[in-house]
Amino acid sequence: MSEQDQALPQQDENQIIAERRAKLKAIREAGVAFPNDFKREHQAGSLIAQFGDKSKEELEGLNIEVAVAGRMMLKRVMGKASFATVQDGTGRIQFYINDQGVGAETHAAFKHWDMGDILAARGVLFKTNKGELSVNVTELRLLSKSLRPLPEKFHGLADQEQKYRQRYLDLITNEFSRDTFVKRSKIVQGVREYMVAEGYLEVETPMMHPIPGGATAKPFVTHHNALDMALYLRIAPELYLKRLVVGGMERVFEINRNFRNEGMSTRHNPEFTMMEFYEAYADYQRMMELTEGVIQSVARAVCGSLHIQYQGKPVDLSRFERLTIVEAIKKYNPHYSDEQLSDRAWLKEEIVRAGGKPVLTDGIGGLQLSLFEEVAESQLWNPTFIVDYPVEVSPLARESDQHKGITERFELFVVGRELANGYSELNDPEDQAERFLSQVAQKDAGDDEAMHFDADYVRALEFGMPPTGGCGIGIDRLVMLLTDAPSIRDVILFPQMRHE
RNA sequence: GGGUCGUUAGCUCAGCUGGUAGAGCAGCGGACUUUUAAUCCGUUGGUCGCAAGUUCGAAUCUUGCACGACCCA
Repeated sequence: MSEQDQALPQQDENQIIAERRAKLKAIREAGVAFPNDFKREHQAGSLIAQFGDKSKEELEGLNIEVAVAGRMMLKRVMGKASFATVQDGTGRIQFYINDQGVGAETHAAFKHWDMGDILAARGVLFKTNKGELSVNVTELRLLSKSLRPLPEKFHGLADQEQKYRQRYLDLITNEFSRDTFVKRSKIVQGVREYMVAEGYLEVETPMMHPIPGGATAKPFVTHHNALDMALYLRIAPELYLKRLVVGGMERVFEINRNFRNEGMSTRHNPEFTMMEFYEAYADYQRMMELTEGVIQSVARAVCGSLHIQYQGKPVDLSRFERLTIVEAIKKYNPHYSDEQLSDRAWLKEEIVRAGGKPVLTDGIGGLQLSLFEEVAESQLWNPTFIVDYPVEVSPLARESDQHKGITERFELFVVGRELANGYSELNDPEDQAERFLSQVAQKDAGDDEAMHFDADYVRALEFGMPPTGGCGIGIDRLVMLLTDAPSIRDVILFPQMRHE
């Protein structure tokens, strides 16, 4: 830590915080202010699951002693009796506090404790007259004083910016947000289990690359002092994972972060999570089957169904359609003729008419792809594999044996967004070297997203890579789909933000 | 990068065609022994995002900047 960092930053103080600091000072003077000797034995969620249905009389007969702890979210002081609603990692449970249970002194102290304080209680489970499972507290402790007031108890935290910047407040106050991140964890776990069951090995490859590769994107650059060399935060793990296939790891996957130095939006965060997987002796057809299988598997596990809602509209994950780029264009634009869609000049004009940027390339496939992006992509609501991508935009994919200029590649679209991208891998080292050279030419021509020539990767291919299929699935976007989140920032715990 | 909207008490929000700031929650004091966003009475709390301009006077009008949300690229 530098000297500068050690100085306490200016904190916003106000009357409420000052009053709470005074309370904390009094607690310090009375003894240990932040005790850690309380042994919690029960959690709210399981107590409610276990005893929530029991009647008042049944509970009296059972006489269940519990030790619970959590953050005080609601407080109702009624003179000789008080109630506190306490939230732990599993749910909420109510404390009933009176002089007989905890003694007049502790009860009086409790009346000055604040919302947000971390409390612990021992006591006996009972049901109130209104039927709420509660703890009749016999021992009550303040474990952590909260100095800052929580967001308003009813409306919670409404400010989107504060939700993202102070995610802990969002998690404390917003059950929906907590649920989203629990689901995210389950989705990642489900994906991992599915791949392992398919015989895949999970690996970790470098996040810092001497040559950025595996995708067309702008990288973040950093510097290694001891080696005095530039390093790039990876834009994709692809080239390393395929080196592993060369090395004989025939089914590998990695779930990890990629970094792309591009604009931010509701669909883009500078760092995002992808799963990439590679399988020897497989092709893009097999990759589509796996992609469909893993998405359906986690959807069943997390949503309980393949028929889900996204932003108020139904999505049917039970069937994944397959269309070529031209088929997809025609499906949503039946007025286009085959002649028009194979006419370079007409395509160029139509792309601009549809709102796209003018396209410089003369490749028919590239022009069709640009038109597809303008007039079809956003309409692909139910899962759809788009196949037959032109070779000029697929520098790592294997060219089709039947159709020159077309690669054995697919992208998966759901709710109008790209969710996955896969192909039969290019394993011809001489073809790969030529593709890299073509990329370098594009880079020299000013395209700063074009790829570098990765000589070690070509060398690896020269040792011989088996025919291989590969695919990447955007985990953040998958989580968005399955948690009904409108923005990628809603599924990333700490999304990237500007300086406050 | 462009457009639209927003930024007022710790939080959620009012505040009209300019006249110097308001509610609810939270806090503080009081009443209340099964409450449920507890209720009731009293009360503290503000550089109205920042800066400049117009004006006798700006939360309010104008411009710029910062940050955010949404849409478009």
